[in-house]
Amino acid sequence: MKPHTPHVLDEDQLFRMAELFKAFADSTRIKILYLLFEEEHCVGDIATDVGVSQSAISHQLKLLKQMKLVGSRREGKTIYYGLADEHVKTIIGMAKEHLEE
Amino acid sequence: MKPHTPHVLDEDQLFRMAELFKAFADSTRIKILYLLFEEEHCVGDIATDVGVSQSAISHQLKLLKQMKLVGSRREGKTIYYGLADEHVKTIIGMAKEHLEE
DNA sequence: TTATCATATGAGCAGATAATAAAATGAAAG
DNA sequence: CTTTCATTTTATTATCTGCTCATATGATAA
Repeated sequence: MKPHTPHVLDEDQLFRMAELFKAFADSTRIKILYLLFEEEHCVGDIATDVGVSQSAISHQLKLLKQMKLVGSRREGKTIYYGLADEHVKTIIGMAKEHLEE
Repeated sequence: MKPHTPHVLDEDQLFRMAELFKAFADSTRIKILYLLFEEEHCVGDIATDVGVSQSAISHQLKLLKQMKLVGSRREGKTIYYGLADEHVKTIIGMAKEHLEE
């Protein structure tokens, strides 16, 4: 018989989970992630496509990088960002399904 | 050839997606959802298990209900809340996987 | 009815968060 | 080295969020 986990909350894990979701819980960041679905983009282009200042994008990219959701690669002066994890796609996919009901 | 969706962001959909993720982006709410994984709980018990005031829980439940993530059922004086959707489990499951890497 | 229990609501406050502007890196070209 | 371009960082500001407290509602019991 599989032991049934009782009503004990793993505070730490749930906290980190909430932190992870915070990364997705903002229009600007979701737009960034969505853009990176297809391919790498440099900061300037992301700013243009998303429609907010380049500085703001840089702030958000830093956050997304800390969360290990995006990664970067330098090529001369420009820095390209891309998704760091396949889970990003799955998580967003689930949300999409929920909304489409 | 499948037409390739270009860099056009569906502002509205992405906004609603961010809104949905906001529901998961808080320790208290994640704890509530996690509790409801197993079975229905009444407000008072949730407050005790999560460890915050009944009022705070009630506020958060209202939000979760608006997002259609939980549902409620009255039985006498007490009101039982439960998950409204299987997607909740899937979404949280994905987050768990991401964190466990 | 009144009293009591369970939950919900509204106002206000403290802390968190995102955008902005301005200054600071860091890499490459001249 | 100096200039330029792309990005990052710091500081500031305005907005948003979650909690508390007080009060209200709703259902049952006495």
